[in-house]
Amino acid sequence: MEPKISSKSWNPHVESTLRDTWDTEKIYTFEPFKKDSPLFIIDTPPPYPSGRPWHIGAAAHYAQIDMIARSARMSGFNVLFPIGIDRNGLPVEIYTEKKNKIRMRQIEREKFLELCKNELDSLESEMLNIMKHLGLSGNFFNYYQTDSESYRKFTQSTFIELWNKGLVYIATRPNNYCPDCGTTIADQEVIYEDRPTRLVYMNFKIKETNDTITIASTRPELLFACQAIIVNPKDERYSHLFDKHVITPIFQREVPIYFHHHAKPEFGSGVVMVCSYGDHNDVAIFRELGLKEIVSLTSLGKTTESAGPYQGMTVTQIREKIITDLYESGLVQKEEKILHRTPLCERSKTPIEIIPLPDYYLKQLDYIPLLKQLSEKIVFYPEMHRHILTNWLDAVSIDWPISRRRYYGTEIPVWFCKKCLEPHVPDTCQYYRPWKDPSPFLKCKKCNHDVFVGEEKIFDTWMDSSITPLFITKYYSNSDQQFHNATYPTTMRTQGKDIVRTWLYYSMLRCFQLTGSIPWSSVWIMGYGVDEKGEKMSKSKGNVIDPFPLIQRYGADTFRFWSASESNLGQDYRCSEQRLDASQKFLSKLWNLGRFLSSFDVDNELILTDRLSYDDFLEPTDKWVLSELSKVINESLGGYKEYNFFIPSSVIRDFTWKVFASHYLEMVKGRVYENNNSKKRKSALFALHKCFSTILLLLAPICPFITDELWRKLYSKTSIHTDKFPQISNIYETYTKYTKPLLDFNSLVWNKKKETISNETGKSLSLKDKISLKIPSDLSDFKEDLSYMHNIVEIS
RNA sequence: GGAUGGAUAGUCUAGUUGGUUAUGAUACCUGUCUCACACACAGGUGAUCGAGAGUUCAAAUCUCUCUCCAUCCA
Repeated sequence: MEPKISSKSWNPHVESTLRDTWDTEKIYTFEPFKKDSPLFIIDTPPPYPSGRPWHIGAAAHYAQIDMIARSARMSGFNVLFPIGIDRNGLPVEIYTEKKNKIRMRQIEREKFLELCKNELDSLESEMLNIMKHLGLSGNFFNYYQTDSESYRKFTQSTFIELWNKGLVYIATRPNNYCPDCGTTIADQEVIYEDRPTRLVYMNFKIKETNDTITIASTRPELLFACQAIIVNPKDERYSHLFDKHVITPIFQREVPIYFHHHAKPEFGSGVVMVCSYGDHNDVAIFRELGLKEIVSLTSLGKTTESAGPYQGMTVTQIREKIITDLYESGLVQKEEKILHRTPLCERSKTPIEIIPLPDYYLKQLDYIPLLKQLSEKIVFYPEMHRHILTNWLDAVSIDWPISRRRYYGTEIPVWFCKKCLEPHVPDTCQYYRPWKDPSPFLKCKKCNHDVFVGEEKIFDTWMDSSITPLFITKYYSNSDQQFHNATYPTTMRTQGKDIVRTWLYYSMLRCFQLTGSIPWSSVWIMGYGVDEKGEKMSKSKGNVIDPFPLIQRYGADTFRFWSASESNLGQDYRCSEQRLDASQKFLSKLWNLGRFLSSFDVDNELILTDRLSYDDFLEPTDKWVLSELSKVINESLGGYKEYNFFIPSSVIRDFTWKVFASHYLEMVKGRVYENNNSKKRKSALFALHKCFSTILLLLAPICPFITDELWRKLYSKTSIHTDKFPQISNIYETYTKYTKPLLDFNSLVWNKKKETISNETGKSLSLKDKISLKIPSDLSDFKEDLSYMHNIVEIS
């Protein structure tokens, strides 16, 4: 009885051969209109190739999304698993600028776009390579890119549709502006960090009394944009200032003093200078008091003519200069170093400014109550993460600024009449590049003028990625309306918890505005991979783990099993190589079980036959292991139902290793090594193969490679991935009561042999040595198997 | 300052409605080539379950207070 499988360990190099086989067999093809096969549409996240290395957490994330796809297939669904790559927006521009040591605005637009595209192409191919190596069963043959002509046309069409519905407007209002990126950004793109800064105490003259007051500010450079001074009405030190004015130092402008609760008496001197705009509070106070704004910076991040002699400087330059000048004029009383919570651009980490610039806004405030209501119908896996969305819905405070003063993105399809500035929006039939294309309009609809200027701005990249549910379901395809109707709304959105406020929220908003419905019935949210110390991985910290070398060394299945068994659904998990070793050992165990079983002919008919015909034929030990197998089936399927792969992976590992291999297998070796065709032998072989084939099926979504390899070697000519999960079962349920006594008894015997020193060798008894003891009466059904297993000579 | 999650052996982790001898992995120690596997097998050391108080016959689990960590938000 030689094993048919000769290799003693699972060789991950087999994985690439299997990938090719799957490709040629086309086993993951999506068939939208197959009979008796309900659809399962996954709105997968198109990853962003923003630099090297790709995040290990991202690889684990996609591995788990693949488990969703595979378990849905094995549950009888017809699964659409799209593969897309997100390629628009700031990150690649910054990556390109750094890598090529250039500045976007200092080279030709066309040239810059080309450089970005080249970087994206190379980063993308690395990423796709990793995704393929992971064994993702998605549609790689026809993957999409958000910067392709077809996708950008798609984004522009949705914009045009919304514009025509009156949901987009152009407005000049104070907004977050990153001087480094040279563009407006949304609140979502702003991060906060405590940074050391100088708090400068400046002396101002009071116009009416000629007295001096001291004002502390972290932004002395905005002195020229100061339009009010505020003090707290309860602050008795300053009650005499009511209705007075100050004269600003250097600029000698008269500015009124107001009482306002926002001034905190305990901060600085208790007197606050209000400028356009130091922060969001300034914006609120300007609005409240009806102050006239002084535009401090241009769209290129330089001071405007309002700065007088300080015009044309960057924020850092004017800051230095003004502080120096104040000192020289003896106007500084003192200076403190404080930690200030500074708003930064999340991409460039530059402190943001708040300046008014003309931008496009998409209405969102009106939709919040409705979205809140509709979001209650979405099923969240896990439910725990629903609150991230709800909290955000409560926090949205302004409409969404959707335009960016950058180059690499979808162009905003708008032309302005050169004479009267009337905006013109074209039809939805093609991809437009207004910054270089000739105007599709001949005459201005308002003033009849015939010269147009194309819009130079592009969209926020979330404008593109927020419509993936519509893109994958072919929303605009007139020829395939049937496809869209069948696939939209989709079944499930899968994503990380860090982009709930952005991707999840924006997708809900955009798809609802276009279709009137929420784009998915369920949302699956995974936690993120943190490093060994439990800290979030980021490029700036330098603790990002590259998944590719690990996948190459351990193989995709080890990586996938690690990912599945590392943490419960939705929780963050730590990434350590030691844990990958543990997964590898399990796969090795599984492989060797397969090797053992390959020594015995499989009677496929026997395994597939209804168990009832073998009922009286099965030995008690075999009924017992089948009872335990039933538990494994039920618990695993329960885990898959919640898309929580931690459950099946741990349940299967524990059963396979601790029950099936260590105990059951040893108990039936006596029978299976018998050289005959007895009923007892057949019974054991039946149960062995039943257990093992079931283990393979249950594990197939998590470890698609090793299970398919073993499946084809032992059970079938066709892939395991075309099979279905086993049914829920509860056969021989009463036998589970024997599990503990059996395991305990075996341990007892092993211990006894270890304690007994042999007279001949002077060492502990070997496991195959004879031992005399009594088998407990409650295990009498298993007497024969136990006696053989331990070589027991029973004493009465 | 607010929200959420977490704190269980050296390290990581399970624990459903309060009752288990508190999972399992890894590391460590001791044996063993036992006909699938030394990437194995068997045995073992190791946790007053973050701190304190309360409810209860009974708390890792429920309540309160506090400490620390992580993420998000202001």
